[in-house]
Formats: sequence, C-alpha cells, structure tokens
Amino acid sequence: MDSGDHLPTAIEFPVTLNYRHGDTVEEPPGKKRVDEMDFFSNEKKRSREEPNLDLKVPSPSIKKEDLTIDMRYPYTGLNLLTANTGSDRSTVDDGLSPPEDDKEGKSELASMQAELARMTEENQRLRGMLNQVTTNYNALQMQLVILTQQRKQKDGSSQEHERSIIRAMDEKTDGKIVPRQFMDLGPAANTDEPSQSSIEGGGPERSSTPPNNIVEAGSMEYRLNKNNANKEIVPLDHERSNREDSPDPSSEGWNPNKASKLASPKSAEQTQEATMRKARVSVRARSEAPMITDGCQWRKYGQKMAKGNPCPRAYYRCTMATGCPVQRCAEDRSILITTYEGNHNHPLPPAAMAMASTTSAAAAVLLSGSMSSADGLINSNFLARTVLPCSSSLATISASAPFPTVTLDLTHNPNPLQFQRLPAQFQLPLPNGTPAFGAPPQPPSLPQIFGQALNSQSTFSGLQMSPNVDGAHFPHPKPPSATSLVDTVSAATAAITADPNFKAALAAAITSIIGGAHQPNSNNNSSVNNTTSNGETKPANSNFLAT
DNA sequence: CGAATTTGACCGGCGC
DNA sequence: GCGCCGGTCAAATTCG
Repeated sequence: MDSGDHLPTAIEFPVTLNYRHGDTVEEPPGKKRVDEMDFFSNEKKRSREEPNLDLKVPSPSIKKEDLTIDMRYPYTGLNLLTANTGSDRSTVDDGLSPPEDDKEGKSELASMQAELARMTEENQRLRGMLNQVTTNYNALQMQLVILTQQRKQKDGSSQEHERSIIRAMDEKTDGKIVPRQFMDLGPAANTDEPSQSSIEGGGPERSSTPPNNIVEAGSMEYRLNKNNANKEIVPLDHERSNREDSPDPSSEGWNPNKASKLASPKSAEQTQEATMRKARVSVRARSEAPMITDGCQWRKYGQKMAKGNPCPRAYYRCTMATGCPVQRCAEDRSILITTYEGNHNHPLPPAAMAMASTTSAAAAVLLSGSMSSADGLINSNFLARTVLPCSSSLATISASAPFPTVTLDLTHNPNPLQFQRLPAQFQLPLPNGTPAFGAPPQPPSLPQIFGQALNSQSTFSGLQMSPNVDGAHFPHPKPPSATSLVDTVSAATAAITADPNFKAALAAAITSIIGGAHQPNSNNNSSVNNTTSNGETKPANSNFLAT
C-alpha cells in the first residue's frame, strides 16, 4: 500500500440518503414490520449522530477564521481543532462571566492557553511521527522493489519473478520467513470423501440439513495464529474480544498455550480453511437482476434493514451446505454487493466453480498476509498490486470489517470486450461458454474468464475440471508438486493475453489454484473443493426497495 | 402439498 | 446495565 491510498485522508461525515421509505410499501393498517421499525429507529439515531456543522464559536474573542481544522490525523481524535485566540479573552465581555469573576476567568484562560500550547506541541509531535512512518514505509517499499529486480535479473523467467516477489514479501514481514498459504506446496491429504449429506443426499434441504452445516458456516470462527509457523488456529469463541488480531504476541489476544491446546493436529490444514472462512470476499457488480446465478443453490433465510443502507440486506444460505451474508449496495441500487464467506463443504457445479475461483483468488491475495492485521494488510495490499498488477481499481482490501475483506469491483468496465454487456440478469456462464438459463452468448464476465482459463489449462490441477465433467462428478483436486506448479504458472503465463485485465484475472486464478490446490478437508464435512464458499446477493424484496 | 419466501421475534456482541 | 444492531430462527404465508 502506499500512503496515499490507505491512510485515512478525510473526516467522513454521514451522508444523508434521499430515501423515501415506503414508496412501494403497502402494509395493512396497524401492522408495522420490525424491519420498518428498525429502519426508523436507525433514522432517529442517525439524526442524533449528524454532525452539527453550525460552528458555535465559544467566545467572540475567537474569530471563525482563526479556527484551524487539522485533518492530518483524522482518526486520532487528537488536536483536530486548534484555535488561535489572539487577544486576551478577558477583555471581551462574553456575557457569561460577571465582572467579579475576572480574576478567576483570567486564570482559567491562562490554563486553557497552556493546554492549547500543549496540544499544539503534541500535534507537531504526532505529525513528525507520521512523517517518519511514511518515510520508513517508502524506504521498505524501495528495498522491496530493488530486491525484486535483483532476483528478476538473476532469473529472468516469469515464474521465478513471481516467486521472488512472494519471497520478498515474506522477508518483509519482520524479517522472518512466514510460509504463505499459496506457497505451501506440501502434499495434501485431500482424500476425504465428500459430505454424505451433500452428495448422496442429492442436495439436502435446509430442513434436513444437519445442524453442523449451520455451525460450520456461521458459528465456528477461527483466528489465525500469526506467530506460529504451523499457523495454528484458535477458535474465536475463546477470545472473541481480541478479534482485532493484535500483532503483539505478548498481548492477551495471542496465547500460545491456549492456541496449542485448542489447535487440532491438523492445524496447518485447518488454518487454510480457517483463513478462508475468516476472509470475506465482496464482489460489486452492476446488476438490476434479483440475484447472481453462480451455479449454487441459495436459500434466503432472512432480511434486514442495515443501518445507513436504504436497501435491505438479505441473507442466503447455500442449500448444499454453506452460508454467507449478503447485501445490496447502498449507494446505487443497480450495484449488487455479494459477500462470500466460508468454504463450501461439498462439490461445486462448474458454474459455481468459476465464481468460487474468483473469490478464492481474492481471499488468497487477502490472506496471504493475514498473520496480523497490521503487516498482513500491508502485505495484502501490496500483493493485490503485485499479483493483480492491473487491478488497483479492481481489488481493494479493507480492514474495517470484523473480518478482513477484499472487494472485487466489477462495476467498472475497463475493457469493453470483457465487460461491455453485463446482462440484466447477472449470470455466470458455464465454463464451456454456454450461458446458464439459455441466455444469448455474452462477453465473458470475470468469473467466466476464470472458468475458461481453468478449463483451457489442463495442468491446473487445483480447480481443473476433468474433460468429461458433467456436473454430477466433481474430481478431487490434486495437489500439485513443486515442479508441476512451476509448469502450471508457466503455462498460465503463456496463456496470458495482451489484455491486462485478463492478466489480472488469470493471476488471481493462479493464486487461487496455488493457494487452494492443497486446501485440506479438515472439517467433519470433508470439503472436496478448494474453493471459498459463495454467497449471493438477491435484490431486496420489492416491498423494501428504496427509490 | 411440498418447497421457498416472508417477516416478526429472538439472541449475542458491543458501545455508551 | 441498557439499548442498538447484525445475524439467525422459525412460524406464517406464498408459490409452483
């Protein structure tokens, strides 16, 4: 990340949305939905939280033009407002202090001025600290670039270049080599059988879905142990209050003993899944359609009005096993935000694998630096640009959410060949190019590109579909050897077209494959595919739609 | 009539 | 301790 992109740059004021609630609502008189009540309570609270922009100058001795708002530390809450009072305040009758309090007022003024001076000094000190941090960051980035170039000169091959970048990123983290999930090429014990309930049950209904499906999707959360080379995981239930991934190993959030107790023998494998579950991949796409058809079966189980969002957030659960929270974008009803969370624990149909590879790639990029919230995000953002060199506007990474979230923004159409005509129903065509539901041939979407890339490269062992895949049989992913990995990357590189967006997409897919090829089946439901789970956004119920 | 959706209620986390 | 809020449950309703 560079300082310009990710450092907070402005104080954000709440945005008032012109939402005429109830335009399309026809409710029986006397009946009030809870969501509606929620919304209005939100409105009420929002109005309370609105910043008062009418500056009340505390004293006539302080002129408005003397007020300086220092926005360089917008999130620190320190010294945001400084005032140059100029003259002696006691000479001005502010109407509040009776004349007999002049002495007391003077002393109060003196103390305030002293405090003001202190704050100004602290402000300058913080300013200096920020400058130093920025300088250090720039120096580190320069070192990284130099290191990368040196390694590139040593070995001109593109695959070595990619690996050197990754190695450089590893070395950048506190000088320690931390194994990356997509570089961990150890053999995968990926021989678990598919979930019986998912496969032989012929697609379990929610009513018959075992409770562990729900638990697996929503209740069990794990935290990655940054400081353990084996990437042991800690159930978050035991330290939920420390979810913010404190980088400090001595902090309460990280207890090695607790971690070792709680981690299973297959901790490394579970870490893969845990990190994938921990990460969220948000996909923004322009769509007026009610839902994304990504090949999976989703069942709506709830809908809520999110705070500050005129569009309702709908919740879907994969009826094949997994669940994901989803929502629709607030600022533009034509934009669909789909948040994917967790892993499928069942085979995916080909169409679903395309999207799964997309989200998995994004999650891999995100989680490649997930050892901590601090350097992890730095690394992630760097990797987002390294692995996805042309995706600065395509992929963004956020730490604001409870889970680290990478957002794939498909709302921009950088290349008309690829994105010029997203159908009204945002569909993910089948990998063979046949659009689902008989839609006419369309330019490929990003996930479709992934799917085609995957199918065109037979060496892609991770997400590769067998040539005779028919949707009823889903091959177990084969763990690639180190050499086959190089071949894979090489083959993928050779397949990259001149289209930079295709390059970025393919790079993401490669990352996905490398990172997920050995993704274990560590949970009881025996995940077969190395993909992230898919959530899917549906449009809000028309009764709730804002206008 | 079974499946899917809707929607009011409930629960737990979290901030004040 | 209380209230807000996100997420989930489950009964009621709708749909095919």
